[in-house]
Amino acid sequence: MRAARALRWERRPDDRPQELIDAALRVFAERGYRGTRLEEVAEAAGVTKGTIYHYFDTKEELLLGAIEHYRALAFGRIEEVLGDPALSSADRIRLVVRRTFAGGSGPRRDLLSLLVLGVAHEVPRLYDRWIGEGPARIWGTIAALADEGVRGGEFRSGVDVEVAARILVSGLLLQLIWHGREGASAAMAIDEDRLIDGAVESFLAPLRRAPDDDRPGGVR
Amino acid sequence: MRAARALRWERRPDDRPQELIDAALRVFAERGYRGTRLEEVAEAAGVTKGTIYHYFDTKEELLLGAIEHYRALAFGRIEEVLGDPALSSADRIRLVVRRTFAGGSGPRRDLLSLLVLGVAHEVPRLYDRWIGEGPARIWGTIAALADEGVRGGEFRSGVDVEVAARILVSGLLLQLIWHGREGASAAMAIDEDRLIDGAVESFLAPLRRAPDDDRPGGVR
Amino acid sequence: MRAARALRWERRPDDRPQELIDAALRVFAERGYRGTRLEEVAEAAGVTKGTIYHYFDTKEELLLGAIEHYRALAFGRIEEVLGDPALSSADRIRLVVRRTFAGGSGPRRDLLSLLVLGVAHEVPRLYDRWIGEGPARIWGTIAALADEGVRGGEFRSGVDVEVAARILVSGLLLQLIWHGREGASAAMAIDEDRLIDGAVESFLAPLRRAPDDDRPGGVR
Amino acid sequence: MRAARALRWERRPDDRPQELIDAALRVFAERGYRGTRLEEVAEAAGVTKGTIYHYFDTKEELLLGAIEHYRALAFGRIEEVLGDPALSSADRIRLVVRRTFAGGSGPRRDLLSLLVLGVAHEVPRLYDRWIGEGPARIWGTIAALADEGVRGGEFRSGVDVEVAARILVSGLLLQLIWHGREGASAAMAIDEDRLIDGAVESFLAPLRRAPDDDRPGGVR
DNA sequence: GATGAATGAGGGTTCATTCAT
DNA sequence: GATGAATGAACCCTCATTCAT
Repeated sequence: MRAARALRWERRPDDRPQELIDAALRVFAERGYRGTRLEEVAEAAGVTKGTIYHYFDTKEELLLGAIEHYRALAFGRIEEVLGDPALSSADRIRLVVRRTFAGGSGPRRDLLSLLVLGVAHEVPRLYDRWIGEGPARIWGTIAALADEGVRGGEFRSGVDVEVAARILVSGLLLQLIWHGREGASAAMAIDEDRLIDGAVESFLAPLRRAPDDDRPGGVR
Repeated sequence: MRAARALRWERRPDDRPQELIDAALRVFAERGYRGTRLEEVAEAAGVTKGTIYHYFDTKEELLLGAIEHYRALAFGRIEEVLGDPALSSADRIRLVVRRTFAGGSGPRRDLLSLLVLGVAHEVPRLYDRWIGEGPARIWGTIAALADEGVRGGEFRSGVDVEVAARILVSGLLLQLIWHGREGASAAMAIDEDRLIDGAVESFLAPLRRAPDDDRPGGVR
Repeated sequence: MRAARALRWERRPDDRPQELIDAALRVFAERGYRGTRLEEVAEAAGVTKGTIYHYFDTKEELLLGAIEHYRALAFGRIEEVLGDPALSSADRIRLVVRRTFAGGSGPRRDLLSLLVLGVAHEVPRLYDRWIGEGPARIWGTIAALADEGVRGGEFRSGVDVEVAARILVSGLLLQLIWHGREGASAAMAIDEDRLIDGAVESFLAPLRRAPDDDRPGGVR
Repeated sequence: MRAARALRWERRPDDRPQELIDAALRVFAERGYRGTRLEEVAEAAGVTKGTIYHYFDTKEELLLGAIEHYRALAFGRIEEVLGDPALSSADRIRLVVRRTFAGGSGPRRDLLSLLVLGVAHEVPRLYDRWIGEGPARIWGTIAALADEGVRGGEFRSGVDVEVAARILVSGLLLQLIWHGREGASAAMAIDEDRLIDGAVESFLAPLRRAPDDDRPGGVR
């Protein structure tokens, strides 16, 4: 009978939590947290309502699990960039921004971000933590890279890189969230690559030394 | 008891809608749209549940009324800046940004913005419209001012002002939303004025001509 | 002061109750008792909600007033028929039925009847009283006329006139209620005059003596 | 407490819909549709409010389900009568009427009819359909049987059987609805069997040929 | 007398959560 | 483990009724 059972399930129960997280993220992203019934998540995962409660205590835990799981994918994988000695600071910054914001595979980053923003009131700890571990780490990294560049003479000083990095990251995040809105007027549309590249270059521009500026370390 | 009764029938019909909007905004901002019971709004306004329905057909209409009412306050009052001939483009941009983001009176802009972001799924028309009439108009204005500066020789060209303006406005908006979070780590805190001024200056920096840049296409 | 009053109001307040009753009956008949808001009645009467409470204590009282007022119109005006010595019993019965059911002016009888049937559970005293003072009096009258005819030799005996009269009146009432239904299939439609006349003749037929039956008082 | 719990989870899923329909019909019949709270139905069925929504989308659907279910019982089971060749047309008509109106088991027909009449305004499609599939089919059947009898020489012609059948069915229906009213005066009371039998005989009387009428197919 | 703002009980409906099977 | 029937708290909305103006 155990053999029969094993045969009966193609989908191994070991994968259930992950499948549930995937389904939850998909449905939450599309309809919002409050707007999603657990039954819809279950259906999307091919199970029934009760099954979710084998793996997650509450709807909120399911959300936490889902967001936590994807935060790493969305905002991780940056460290390797930092160690490569062949790259200039500017290139590293470009890479960090691209890796973070240029659409890759996986669940849509914009919808996830909007999802998290939407639960600020209902699940504040998720909200706070996500900001701290996500966007804040990115802008912290970028600010650090810029500082490095300044100290190494690649960049001029005199720019508030902390602020500039925050604006860069927050601005891109929100722009990408708003990017795909169907309801938005056509006039609001803008090419995504132009947005990302333009934003980085605007960030780098004031840091760049003037062509004849060879005195290290600062403004004249 | 007569006093209690007298209170019960204290009517300020002329102000009621506005009072309800104020109360609604306050409670919505604090607890989120879905997390707010109409009864709480009523209580905050000093009336009972049913009274709300004299002035608003549904909870959603109340939200719409509230947001619409304050959108003007939050994003309006810019036009007057634009016409003043004594101001340079840079100054005008600084003024627009300050007027929009520097905290004034009225309900807290950050909470309102977060409120709107939070109802993206449940009241999309509000969400879309708010973006279009609010932030998008601001960044459109800023981009136009920058263009003017370029054409007038005050700014150098070569910067994607459209993108830069979007990042500036979105970035500031989101930073200010995140600014006051109690849960946020102290490390995330940053002075609000530094944020606003730093952001504008970062926006203006690459537009500024180098001091010795007398090559054609600009002021001396 | 009474003169002043009379001058000030074109519509004399003395007529208000009647106007309200008219409006109430109209709206109640159309939308049902529970389905009608007092505000709709007020609007139909050209006044506002509060005014109704000057004349009627509750919604139910308004209904009672309205129904009572029209019951007389709908089921009264029969007595005069009874006294005319020139008429045969059959003719009197025909007249009673026609006066009761053949559409005249005034509010639609079918809708009123349906209205009363619909409030059987909510206002049972109205329901019971209406039956007793309305339909029951009609069938009682008809049964009495038939009895008279039997006693006078115009009709043969052997028919349960009490039952037949009840069926005649109830049947016509319900048929007329169902008559005008829009939703009803076309097949269900039937001419109203045919209905009324046919019903009376069916009632009279078994009472009629056979042409050669000159023995007084009954069947052979 | 374990017993209480056990009861709470006593599941008879297969019977639930039927139990709910039974309970609904009982309570609706007693208190009317609008006058019944879903909670009362739930209580009558031994479940809680929410359970109803597993089986019925809305209160209206519950009513529809309940009425539809019993319409067959109340107005069906006629066809078998029609095929019996041993019966005269008169006997068939008697049988149809008795089967339809003579009280059997099951929920009280009179209350159900009154219930349907009461929702004419709120659930018109139920009302229309019930008439068409219920009473109208009965009077159609009776009229057809009478026609058959005329064609077969059992009955004389010259009677508007369509009208007579309508009056018979509608009259009996309404009389039975009114029959059991507690509020009704004692004078209004009448024996139910006398009512039914008397009504059928009154219907048949004018159809019967006179004893000396041996000319087939018509009035003299 | 007339108004209509305000009340507040009431009820339909939703849905996260539980747990017997 | 999986199911889904059952629970019950929660909440939006309606509307008869009240009464200060």
